[in-house]
Amino acid sequence: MNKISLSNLSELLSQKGFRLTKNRTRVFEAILSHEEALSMTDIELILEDIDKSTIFRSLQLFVEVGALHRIDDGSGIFKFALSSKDGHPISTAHAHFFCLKCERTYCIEGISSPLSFSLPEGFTTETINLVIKGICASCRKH
Amino acid sequence: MNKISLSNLSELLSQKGFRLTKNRTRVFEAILSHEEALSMTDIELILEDIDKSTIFRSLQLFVEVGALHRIDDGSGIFKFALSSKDGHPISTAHAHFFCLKCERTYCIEGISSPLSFSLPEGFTTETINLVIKGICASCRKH
DNA sequence: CTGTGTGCAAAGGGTTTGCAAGTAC
DNA sequence: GTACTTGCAAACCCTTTGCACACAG
Repeated sequence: MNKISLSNLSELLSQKGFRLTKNRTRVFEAILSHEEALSMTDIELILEDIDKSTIFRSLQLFVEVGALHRIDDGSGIFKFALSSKDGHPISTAHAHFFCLKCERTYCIEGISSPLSFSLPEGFTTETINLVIKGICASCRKH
Repeated sequence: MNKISLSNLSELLSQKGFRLTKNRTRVFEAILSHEEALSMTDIELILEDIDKSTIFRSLQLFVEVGALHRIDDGSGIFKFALSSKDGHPISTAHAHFFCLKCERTYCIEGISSPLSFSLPEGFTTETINLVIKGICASCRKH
């Protein structure tokens, strides 16, 4: 998988006239350094000296320029994770795994069979959100 | 599809010592009479004289006894729809369709191929939440 | 009476915005 | 100077709870 890097981010931002400030770098690095997707609150706890509105606006901006994607895992809390450099084809969902115990959310790469489903007449698909809920490896051990 | 009816609900409630009151009947009928899933706010607007806490507790109760299911469509607002009388096997997701334009959510019945995906070592699946986002037939026309 | 049901008001928790001051170019 | 950034505070929105009163068995 080809994930977005810090220099990719810098490029994406400057293309639209935005700067990669120190705060933004730290927000992005927080996400880079975690295997699981992070919520705004997670990042607030990691970067205690950065205001939540700044974190909020950074994340929003990163999603806008395509560096991150916002995950809705059904916990009621949005989480953020790196985008891949190549878009996902519509027929294969980009899935997420939500651990019911630790409530961490992970991106799942390989959906082995493309989804097929039949929508009612006249309905068209744009994106697919697939969340698998269960217990992660680390929680299973304890 | 075999959907829960009002008399099913009555039975499910009385089995656990709860009553099918007038308020609860009206809440349930609101859901029965709509093709799309309804949010708490939707129901508040339909039943203006019933307090939102009553609606909240009714819905909660209906989910508890298995008459409704709570849908997380990624809009950040939970919606409620009838359960089917027969449970869904874990391998075929119960999918929902979310219209990006009118923001209505519909239950989708037939996922024609069972989902298969490979989780990282040690991860186990309990439930699957599949949301297909796009434009519904009615919005497409306008 | 005893447990269930309801309305009112308010708290909670996460997300978002207004505004004024700060900073880079 | 002009546009982008940031922190603070507060608003927002949906969900949830506490409490006192109403009601049914």
